[in-house]
Amino acid sequence: LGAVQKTVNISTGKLATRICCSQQTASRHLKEIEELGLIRRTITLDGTEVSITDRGFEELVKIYLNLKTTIEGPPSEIVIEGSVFSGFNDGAYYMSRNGYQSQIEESLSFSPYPGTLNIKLNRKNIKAAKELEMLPSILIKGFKKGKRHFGDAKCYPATINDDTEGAVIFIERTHYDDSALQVIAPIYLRSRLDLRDGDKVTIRVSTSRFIPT
Amino acid sequence: LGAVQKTVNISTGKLATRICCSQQTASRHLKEIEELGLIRRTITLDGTEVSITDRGFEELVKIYLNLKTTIEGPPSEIVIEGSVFSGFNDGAYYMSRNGYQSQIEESLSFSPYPGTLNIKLNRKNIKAAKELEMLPSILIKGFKKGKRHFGDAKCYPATINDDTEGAVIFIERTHYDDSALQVIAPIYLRSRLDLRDGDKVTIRVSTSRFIPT
DNA sequence: ATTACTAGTAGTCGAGTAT
DNA sequence: TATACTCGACTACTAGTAA
Repeated sequence: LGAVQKTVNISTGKLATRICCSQQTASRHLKEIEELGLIRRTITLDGTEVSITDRGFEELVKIYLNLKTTIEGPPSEIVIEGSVFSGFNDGAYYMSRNGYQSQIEESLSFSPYPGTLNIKLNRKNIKAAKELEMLPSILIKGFKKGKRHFGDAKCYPATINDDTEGAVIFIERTHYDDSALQVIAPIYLRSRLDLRDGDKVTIRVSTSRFIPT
Repeated sequence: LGAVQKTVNISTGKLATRICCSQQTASRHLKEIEELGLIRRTITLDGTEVSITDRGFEELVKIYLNLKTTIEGPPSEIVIEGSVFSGFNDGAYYMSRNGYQSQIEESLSFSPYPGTLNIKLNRKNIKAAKELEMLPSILIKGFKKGKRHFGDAKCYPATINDDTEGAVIFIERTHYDDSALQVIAPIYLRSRLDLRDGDKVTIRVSTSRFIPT
């Protein structure tokens, strides 16, 4: 009803008719998905003001992209654009772990520079990133080092700024923020591509490389 | 799991794990959606052969296109291609009814030629047609003439072969077949565009015309 | 008008098991 | 191994109604 773009007013009774259930059930559903953090809800005198949250929107996008690949077929290339930023430098810590390094060498045929390039994404590119994440990936298994647990990682070979071959990497533990992306490469990307914070970067992933046709 | 393109073998137990339910529930669900005509199912010694039916695929497309317009926003133009064919000529019967004619004149600002051009669609263009049908339309109300009931119709102003202005029309009663589309225009399209059965036709609908932005 | 609680019931699920 | 039936347990629904 447009609650994706703007706040929408609807009574639980009207909603009930639309989704073919009782007023009580419609009311309960709204309450429940609010508790799940998927919508915002304000009760007024003549109905309920409803709008979607970022979490809710992302859930919709997930379902949408899933259907998209099954119906339209997987895209042949995914292009993600974003701007360079400095993270907490935890990427460097992770990439210097031997447990990851050796597996990356084997799967991606390059020895990763000990650090990651952090890319900040806008809404459109978050969607593109999620589309990428949905595709079958090269799995880097997690491992234990003492008490510390290092989670699984997913890799997608990619070309950065149409120049350097590297990979997009989603590390389980650090991948809490959907608006950021991490890129690894055999060399130090910031010097190779002369990148400073805020610079635009284009990441190109050819999906045909790892999708069976 | 690929059951959209090909037949897929999966055991109800494996399926259960994937969708987080018991083997019994997975089995029951498969049975039920088969009974709804959404999938085909053959039980073998080591699992179940599953493939989607056209009806099932169309249901997926419906959900997909709904999500698409809410997430990507409505498309600015929809292009549908198909080939001319001869129907049962019931379009002529419908379009000659005064109850429709007068409303069309008012809403579309032209007096419809008493007949419709039938367009046969392939899978890809069926999807485009459904995408069109999902958008807000110009409503032509149904009416009663004696005992006969004439259903509602939905219109979308369109350009045919980049030449003639007309409209795509979905008449409630006759619109049982998703692979066909009916076009109306102020003139006899077959002679104006020199069309014979089997000829290709391009229908262009500018959605911005009737979507509030 | 609304939303939403309580209570009773209809519907769904899964363990056990037959095939 | 499979699929799928029966039946008790549980979940989710709606009617009535309060706020």
